[in-house]
Amino acid sequence: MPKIGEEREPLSEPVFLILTSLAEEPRHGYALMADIDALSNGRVRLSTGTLYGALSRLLEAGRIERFASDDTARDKRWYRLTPAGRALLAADVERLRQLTRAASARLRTKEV
Amino acid sequence: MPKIGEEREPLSEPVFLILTSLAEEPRHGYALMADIDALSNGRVRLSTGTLYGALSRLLEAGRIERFASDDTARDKRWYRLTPAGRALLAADVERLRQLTRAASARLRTKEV
DNA sequence: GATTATATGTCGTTGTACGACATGTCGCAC
DNA sequence: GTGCGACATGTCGTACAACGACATATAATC
Repeated sequence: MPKIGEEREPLSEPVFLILTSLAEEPRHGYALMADIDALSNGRVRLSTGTLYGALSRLLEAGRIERFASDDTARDKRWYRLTPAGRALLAADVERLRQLTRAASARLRTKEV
Repeated sequence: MPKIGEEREPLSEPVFLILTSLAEEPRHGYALMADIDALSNGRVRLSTGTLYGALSRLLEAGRIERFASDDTARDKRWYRLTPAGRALLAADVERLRQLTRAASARLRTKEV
């Protein structure tokens, strides 16, 4: 079973947004949902099924990690990016840049 | 069954690249595989399973269409973008731009 | 004390990607 | 004239991620 990003597979949008959210600062699951909603201008609203599934895969792949926080209220589970997770996001940003560059160029060649 | 792009879902990388390839000029299946290989600097090599599956879904969704060509050699099947397909690609480029912008900004905030 | 927001999780369904398999043609070297 | 690699299109089964529905519990607010 290949871990997330191990085979240079493209990141799914949910995973991309989770990493992007955590790139700013550590968050717990529920805060991630709210941040990603805002971050995407309301376009992406993760269901808990998507969120917690992705989080456990990212944990297993070592792209994020849990840590203890002072804020122990309500059994929150805090996650932060690992260096590997940050690198993965950076690599995927580069992939997307190439994709958009190529597509834009070709859309321009035959503008309707 | 929602057609491709109908629900403003993100495009998969294979579909994105197929549309990008066809945005330049009409192609047939085998030529698409070669072009996408080159276009992605060898990173993406579509299997026929992926290619023809995506093509039939794009046809059904009206994002591409088949047409007769002078080049009738070898039972080639030619595809070209419809306006709806071009619009879909343009919309997804915009989505990716937003994504990369947001992620880049957040990666910069806490540069290692 | 009831309702809403916060918080985390599982389960079943559905759809896509992908490799493996299948089939046939064309051109060329030997 | 035949063997081989490139050209060309397709199907089938498997694996896996996304997602909605369901489940549960606590803190705040009214």
